Amino acid sequence: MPDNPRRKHDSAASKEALLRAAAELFAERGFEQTTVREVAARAGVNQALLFRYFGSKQELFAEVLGIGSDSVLEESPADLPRRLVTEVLSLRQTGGDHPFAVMLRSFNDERAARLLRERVGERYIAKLCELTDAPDAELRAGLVLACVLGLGLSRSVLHNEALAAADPEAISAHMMRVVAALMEG
Amino acid sequence: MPDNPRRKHDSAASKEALLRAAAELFAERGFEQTTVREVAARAGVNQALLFRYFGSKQELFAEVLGIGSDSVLEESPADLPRRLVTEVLSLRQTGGDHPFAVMLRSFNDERAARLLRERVGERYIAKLCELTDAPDAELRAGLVLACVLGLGLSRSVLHNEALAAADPEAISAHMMRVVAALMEG
DNA sequence: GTAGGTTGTAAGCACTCGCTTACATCACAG
DNA sequence: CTGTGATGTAAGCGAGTGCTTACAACCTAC
Repeated sequence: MPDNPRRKHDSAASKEALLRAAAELFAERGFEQTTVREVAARAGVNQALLFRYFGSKQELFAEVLGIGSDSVLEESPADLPRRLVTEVLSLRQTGGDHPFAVMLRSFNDERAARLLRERVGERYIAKLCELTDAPDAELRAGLVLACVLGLGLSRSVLHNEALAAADPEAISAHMMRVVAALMEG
Repeated sequence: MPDNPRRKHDSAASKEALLRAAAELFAERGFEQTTVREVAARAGVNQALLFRYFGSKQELFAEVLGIGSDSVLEESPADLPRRLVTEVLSLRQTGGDHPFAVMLRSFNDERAARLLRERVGERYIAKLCELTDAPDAELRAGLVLACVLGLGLSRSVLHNEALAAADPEAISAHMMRVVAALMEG
């Protein structure tokens, strides 16, 4: 029996609706500020189902983080810094469910911070390490990621005026020099 | 009558104890994760006094931010970047009440973010602007602050291993090249 | 059809939060 | 000594949190 459009009992559809709603809300407000009631409401689903399918808010967050954070990683390492900056600079207009937005608004919670570090941070750093032969490649890569993180934070969370108003191309040019200084200096 | 050591009714002492406790806790956990009950308990004071003297948790936070954030600003602009980096790198060992730690852990809350942007961010950027004659000085200064912010965040909040383990001198050297790239590029 | 497992729902539990209130205690002016 | 305002305290309010439970509605295998 194929998927009927108006199936009442469809756990897969409910799970996916919850995941989508959670991704959006975690991106908008961060882990802590998002309530399970909001997620369930936006998904159009009873909140008890959230716990049946994901066990806890924490595990739902981990599930959300597992999705989507792979797209950027498939780039070649050489393009990764520019791609990262571009992605971070695109956060303001898109109100969507960008995984970077989830990151930027969620590391206040210690458990969320651990997930972010282990699930996304370490993978980006490993990829960025390929950009240099320096013995302290991991440190340099960590600093690149830190600077990109700071940029996104200042722009999208702290709402720094100068950064929010500036031409993305100009910011990108400045950041490419930062990356060069870190990787080639 | 001079201050007796065991004065029972001393509003000034109570206020100061609350401010000290609040500074420490905001630095350790950030604005949201800190509860007024914790602040009052650490200050050894009834929590109702917190509201009598400061009106709200929000105003207490503003009061804490108003203190201490001036010390670094009195440096000469040329030394400011290095001093900023050094200060951020010192956060790990000191468990204390560093204003930078308050910043790093508190901007998830929108109201706290506004206070941070207006009370401390803008002042640092104004000072950093003096380091370059470029027409986009404010953007460059904002990016410097963003990178330092990202560094502190990756190290102290996200607990990035490579950054936490690295020699502070090495990190500082890398960051000075970042600052140069931003201000002179 | 009907039993039995899956899916959906309403209600509420136990807890924490910022904040308020009603009242006790103290210091000091008269 | 007494009364008055400043200071300190215990108790709790109302709202919100993550999560659980008891039960109804549904689908499917027999």
